[in-house]
Amino acid sequence: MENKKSVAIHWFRRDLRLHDNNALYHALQGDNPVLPIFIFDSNILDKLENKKDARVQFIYESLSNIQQQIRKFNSSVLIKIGNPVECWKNILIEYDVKAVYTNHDYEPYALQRDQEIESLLNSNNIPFITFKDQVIFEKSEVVKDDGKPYTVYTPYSRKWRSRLNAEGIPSYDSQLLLKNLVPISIDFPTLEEIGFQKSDLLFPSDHCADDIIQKYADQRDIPGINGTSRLGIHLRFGTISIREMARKGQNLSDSWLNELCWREFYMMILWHFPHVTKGSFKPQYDSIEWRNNETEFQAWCDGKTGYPIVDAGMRELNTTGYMHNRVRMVVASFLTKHLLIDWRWGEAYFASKLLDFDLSANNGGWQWAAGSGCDAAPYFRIFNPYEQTKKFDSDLKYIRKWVPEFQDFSYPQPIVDHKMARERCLETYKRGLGRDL
DNA sequence: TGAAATGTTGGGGCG
DNA sequence: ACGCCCCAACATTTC
Repeated sequence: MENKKSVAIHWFRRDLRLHDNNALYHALQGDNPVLPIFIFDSNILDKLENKKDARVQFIYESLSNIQQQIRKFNSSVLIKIGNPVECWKNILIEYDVKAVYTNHDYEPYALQRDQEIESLLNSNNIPFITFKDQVIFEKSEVVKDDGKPYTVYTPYSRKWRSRLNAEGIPSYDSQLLLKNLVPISIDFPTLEEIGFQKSDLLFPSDHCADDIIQKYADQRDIPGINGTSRLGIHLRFGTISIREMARKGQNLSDSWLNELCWREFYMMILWHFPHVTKGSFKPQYDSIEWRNNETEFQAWCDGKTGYPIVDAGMRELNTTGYMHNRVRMVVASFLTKHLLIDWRWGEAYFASKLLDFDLSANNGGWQWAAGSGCDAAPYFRIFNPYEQTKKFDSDLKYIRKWVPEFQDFSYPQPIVDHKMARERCLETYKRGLGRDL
């Protein structure tokens, strides 16, 4: 027993960086040398059909990058593969674990997992010490004066901003303390040993030029312009710090800061109203009779609806794992309202394809488009794909890029007539919601 | 973080 | 000069 190394553990999850990392900072300040670990969770990975899933590759490369950096301190990341509880039991056999530090993870599955791990550790008299790191304000920090959660964005954002201005943004200089990592040499697995292979997709940079953020308000809605930060995937996996991003927003662009606020709004909603993962936030929207035509769904997935702006978006998604935000709204409105296909189908398709996929934001966005969400678009707000094109892609730059054949004879006729689909949608929603016709 | 239908206004053509 | 009509252009309402 005495040959076991005594360590504190930092458990990496959605915080795959060494700088400005709250839990890591506190772990490194403790009395024990710190062993960083990561678990490739078979409960999650076994559900991925695509063994070239780029998100697994992204996690792998981020960890690999961390491993390279901490080799300079003669340390290593311990990588485990399997069921988290089983992995932790093994870790407790291999090491004399004095404490476990980790950053809060808020999704329903993560909560349940962390409860199990916490009770396992506590039954071994090991403290499980957790920190806020992936958000500026957590689910219960920005609530109404009566303590209840907001369900409307605007008042939420007002309070979020006022707290931000009042309290400022802390930083945690974990990078400076890396000498307190445990000296240890552990083999780092290959991606293949984890059961995956490299994808063909490219990852966006973890750096966004200030220039883009400064022009964000004017250019963010134009998909033909490179006007968004594309930092979603980095916020998803914590390869950048939300605190550094919020500071950037304060300095450079209010409208960009607003998007960070939306992110936390939907995370807050998912926490307080977890039923949104199963059904509508507003229950009456569960009564809408979706058409759910599988052929039309497939045409939507494949970018073959005959609506150039819709097809361009879906092809961008299928090709790159990314879709411009304005176009996400257009394709979501089209699927739910023009085709009357259950928003959960679209949500699941986005979940399978988006590199920056985040459960709360994706669910919130889809429910917004379907009209079923909190603070949703009214049910009668139906995007006209042609009007959206006129407003946001008037020079057709985006459409030409992704649907080069759209002015040829080979480009298909619209899958549905806009006017008919609009009227059909209004009738179907009214019927489902029990309104007078 | 809409769009379409409907209503209103005012200029210009024309008898 | 005047009334009438047409119809943009804009505003308001409705979905």
